[in-house]
Amino acid sequence: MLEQRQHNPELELTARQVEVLRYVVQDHVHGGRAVGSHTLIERYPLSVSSATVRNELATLERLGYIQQLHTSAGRVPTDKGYRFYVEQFASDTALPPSDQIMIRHQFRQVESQLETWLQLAASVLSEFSRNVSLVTAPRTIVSRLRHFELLSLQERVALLILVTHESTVRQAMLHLPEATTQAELSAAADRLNGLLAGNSPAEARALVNDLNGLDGIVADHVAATLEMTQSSGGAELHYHGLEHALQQPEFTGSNASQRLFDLLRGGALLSELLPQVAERAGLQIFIGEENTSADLRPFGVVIATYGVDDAVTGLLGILGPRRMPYERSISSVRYMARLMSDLMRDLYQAN
Amino acid sequence: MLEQRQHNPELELTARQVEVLRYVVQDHVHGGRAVGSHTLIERYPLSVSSATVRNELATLERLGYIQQLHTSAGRVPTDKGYRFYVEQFASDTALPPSDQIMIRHQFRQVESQLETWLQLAASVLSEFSRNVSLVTAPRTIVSRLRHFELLSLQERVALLILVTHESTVRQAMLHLPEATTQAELSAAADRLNGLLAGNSPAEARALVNDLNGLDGIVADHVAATLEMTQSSGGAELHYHGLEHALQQPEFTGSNASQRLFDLLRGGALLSELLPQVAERAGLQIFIGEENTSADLRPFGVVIATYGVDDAVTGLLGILGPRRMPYERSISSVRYMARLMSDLMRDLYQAN
DNA sequence: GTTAGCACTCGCAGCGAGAGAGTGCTAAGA
DNA sequence: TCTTAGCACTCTCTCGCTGCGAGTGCTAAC
Repeated sequence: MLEQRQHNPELELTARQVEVLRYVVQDHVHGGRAVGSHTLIERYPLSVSSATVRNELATLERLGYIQQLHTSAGRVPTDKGYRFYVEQFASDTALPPSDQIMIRHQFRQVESQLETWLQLAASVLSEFSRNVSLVTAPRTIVSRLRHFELLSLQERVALLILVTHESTVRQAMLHLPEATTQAELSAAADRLNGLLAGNSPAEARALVNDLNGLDGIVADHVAATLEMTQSSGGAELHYHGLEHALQQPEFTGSNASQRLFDLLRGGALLSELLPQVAERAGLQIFIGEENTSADLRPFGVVIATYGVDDAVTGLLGILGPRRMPYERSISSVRYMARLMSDLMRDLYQAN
Repeated sequence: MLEQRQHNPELELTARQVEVLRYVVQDHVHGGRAVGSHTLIERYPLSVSSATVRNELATLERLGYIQQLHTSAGRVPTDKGYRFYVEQFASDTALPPSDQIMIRHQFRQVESQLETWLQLAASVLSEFSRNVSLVTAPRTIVSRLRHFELLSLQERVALLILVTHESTVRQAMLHLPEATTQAELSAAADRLNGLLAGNSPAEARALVNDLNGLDGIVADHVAATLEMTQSSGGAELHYHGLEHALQQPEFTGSNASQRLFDLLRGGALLSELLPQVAERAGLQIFIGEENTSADLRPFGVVIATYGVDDAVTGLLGILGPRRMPYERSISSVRYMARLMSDLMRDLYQAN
């Protein structure tokens, strides 16, 4: 992307060409249709004639920023055109303070719980961008046991509640070979909490594999539940706002919407894009052909990492057609990533 | 529905008419197109000519079981036709044993956790019916506290973990006005567990409103969290398999798919259908105009309650176009409701 | 009661014409 | 040299038309 450009494109464009390109992108993003010289001088403060604009359009097309889909149709931005727009006009804008306040207010209204936050973040992002939002739960390097608790449900069934150092709470049902009282369960929990606290699943397994009886069974389940917490933590992709995307004219063909579905349900996103994005921090933008995965080529993606240092990282972003309100998308993704990082810091600080 | 019928429709139909109607429904559900006399004698074991079938079709249309959308197009079942089909051929069929085994196996593979079960149930139902599945979490009459636990996260932040009698686990963050040690937290938890265990949110509030200091803060949060558990328990509607529904020709027009979205996101379903269904136990079927809510008229719904007696009830079902594989839908909904009831019984038995 | 034959109806795909939007080019004006 | 008006040209999109095919109801014969 950035690296591949040979020279600063501003140098090859006059101020007026930049202006025209800007309007072409804005109008096309807004209206969804190819935009012509006449439309441009009508809707935007260009103090030249349509013929002059036509000349500029021809130049911009020669330079690869815009494109005619058919002879005698208007122009549409190319990936290069979008990229230029993003870097010139969209990369530094911040979300309006009023929106920031509204979002913070919404987060204050809900319970302080990871799952709720993730859902709210997804909802806000899709609402702001009018596209599909993507959010993954923060992945921690390794889950360590903080504390667990056993509650007797029936004579031979107990509930295991387990809390990790990252304050993730997890529950599991425990079937016991013989009748066991709450007192016995509590005693076992007391013994094992001292032994296991602070350990990873692997370490826990190593510590307890010579235990037997009740302690053995409990320890086994604790380790298993801890493992489960770790494996499912960051692998899941939440998405939200599919209805917005399907309203876009790009997705009216049932074929395109099917491909979007496949993408969201464990296609190229999870296996290719997300690992690639997670590698380096900060906000990243992939427009059309810039995507390494072929399945993602028809789309535009604005995505960012969030979390605390390197220990806890998740992803959140927006997926839509190439024709996407990048300005708004970028500012909302950036703001939300900062907000979620703050929340994670509070949540995980007690490590 | 059932009550509105004046006399047994079997009496007004000959055996051959019933047979023809059956094939019309099956063919239309399978292929999605209007079905004519020629198609019927070609594809199904009818040992009469197309002219005879035409006569029967005309009779069936006169009686209101089928309908021609345009002159000289084939016939399509009416709501009455579907209703007849459902009651004659679809209401008693059981899911094939192989499918039952497969489903049970899937449930054995996952963790014993309410949320996981709900998700799996939704996934299975949508897979079997190739339509949207609907699942609500079981609603309990009232949440009672079983036990809670306090863990110190930071000097002035604690994690509250709360378990209800129904084994629902809930967590909340607790901000404290002054630095508090784990020992102090544990002591408070010990004191209050004895006092509050077995109580509903309202009772808990009554018991603790004269407490102050640490105990007051903790008790307050316990009651609030308990309330939250109760209110959000059954209100949420999970759905799954939207992609299947959108593949149906009925939903290719973007308008129809938009209405489906609106329905699923807090439209008529939650406010009208679900309360109505929840009133009486067992499996219920609503076909097209049988739906009391106008927004639901274009759809067919197969839905059942599950749970333990009256104390714990949830809903699960299938939503799709009127043209729906009722046989398969009904058998899978019925089976899944039984399975989920069994699971709930295990989970809540310890009341 | 069943069936073959037939005239009739109507949706739908395919086709061509016309409108409209937009272009590039040319030549004149600033 | 840059800008602009004019103009011929291109190509898509939307109609309306038409012929085909699927399907029907009716009638008369079996």
